[in-house]
Amino acid sequence: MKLPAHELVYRKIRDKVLFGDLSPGQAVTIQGLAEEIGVSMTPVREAIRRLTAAGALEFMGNRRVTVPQMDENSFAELVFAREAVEPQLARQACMRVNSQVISQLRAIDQEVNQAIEAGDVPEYMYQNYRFHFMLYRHADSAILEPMAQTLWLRYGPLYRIICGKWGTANMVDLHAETVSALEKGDAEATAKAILLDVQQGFEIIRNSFQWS
Amino acid sequence: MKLPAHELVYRKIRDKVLFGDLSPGQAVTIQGLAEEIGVSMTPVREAIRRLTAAGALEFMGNRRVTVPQMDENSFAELVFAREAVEPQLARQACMRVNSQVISQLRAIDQEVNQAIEAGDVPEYMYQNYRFHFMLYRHADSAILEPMAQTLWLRYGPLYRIICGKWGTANMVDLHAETVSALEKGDAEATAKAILLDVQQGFEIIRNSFQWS
DNA sequence: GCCCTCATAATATGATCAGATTCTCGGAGG
DNA sequence: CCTCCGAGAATCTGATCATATTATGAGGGC
Repeated sequence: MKLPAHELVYRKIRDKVLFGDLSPGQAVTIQGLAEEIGVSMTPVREAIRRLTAAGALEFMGNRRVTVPQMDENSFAELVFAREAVEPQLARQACMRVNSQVISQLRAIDQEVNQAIEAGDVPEYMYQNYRFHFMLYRHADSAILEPMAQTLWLRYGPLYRIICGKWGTANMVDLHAETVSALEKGDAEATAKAILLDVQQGFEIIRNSFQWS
Repeated sequence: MKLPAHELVYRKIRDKVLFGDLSPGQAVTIQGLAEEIGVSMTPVREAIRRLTAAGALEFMGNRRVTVPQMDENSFAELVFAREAVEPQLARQACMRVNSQVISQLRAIDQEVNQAIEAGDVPEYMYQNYRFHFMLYRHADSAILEPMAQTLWLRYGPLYRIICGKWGTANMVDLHAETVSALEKGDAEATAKAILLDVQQGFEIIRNSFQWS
């Protein structure tokens, strides 16, 4: 079970983006990352290529690689895409999950709530991610699930800024709705619950972010 | 205007996938491609990483890289995603195109028609691609347009099989509808025209493909 | 005399390669 | 049917070359 170095590097950098360790506009260098992680440049280069292909990173000019800045247009597109993709994933997942998965989801939801109460932003973001993709994984989807992944990669850095500014105080947890829809096996209700979750997350950002 | 080798390699392989030079299930090796193109393995490795991240290629086990096979589920998701993304791109593009772009599109549409009449499948696929992405480029989209790219990468090999089997005989050209909607500046009509185009393409595949 | 500008040098970073090493697959032999 | 090689492919490194960015300093204008 030994994963290749480029895969480990990829996951490490991806998580940095996903959970907001890197903020929009921040530049990274291949050599810098190579030194930091303790590998040669080649595996880092490959990880960077994958991440730029996924939109998690962006080439600026011909030398610098940065976390993409998001403007109002891109933000609107991100909303549009997540609202299209994620409810559909939830719909498909609902038809496939068993009761064991549902209890796992409920357990993760507990973690989310605890993180909110504790005001632990990184933990909240991590557990929230876990909840969504634990669900989406069971959609058994080769197309939509990777799309959702790339959308979250764009969403992460932005969301991190908001959470850092406001804390977890005004985070409302809409996962209970989702879990109860799953228990009933109601695919449409599940899709609707996820749609609301997505919309609510974006409301928070929209209201508390001034687009320079 | 000298592009790096890994970029050239990426484009070369991407076009192979996009226009069906590689068929689903076909395996490629890094060394093989490196030798074929005449570069070292490193740039090829980077190109492969990008393409796998985009879903154009797929790791089978830990050794072989192949063009993904598509089953009925994935196909349905591909339909769903294209129907969501591409009309929206068309909608946004409609609000930004000028008359010069419209004439370019009309010119490309001529090429498409000629390719259909000539029964030239590769040319048809190439010009059809050009038409769509010439339009989408003007949507000025950082999120949706790359998504459409990856969807076409999955669509290409499949479409190529169909075209190879039936020729261009039953290809209906719905681009004229799109162009005329653009001329009127009617964003909704443009979106609808593209939606029909997408649906019609999928009808052909759905009807003429038995899912083993 | 001071500050700005532009050319040039120094440094950092990226791109590519060839080779050493590790790993996987497939077949031969038990 | 399982285990153990061997061929070939992939991975990773360090070196080398190319190029972008930054630092430096001379010259000219205010």
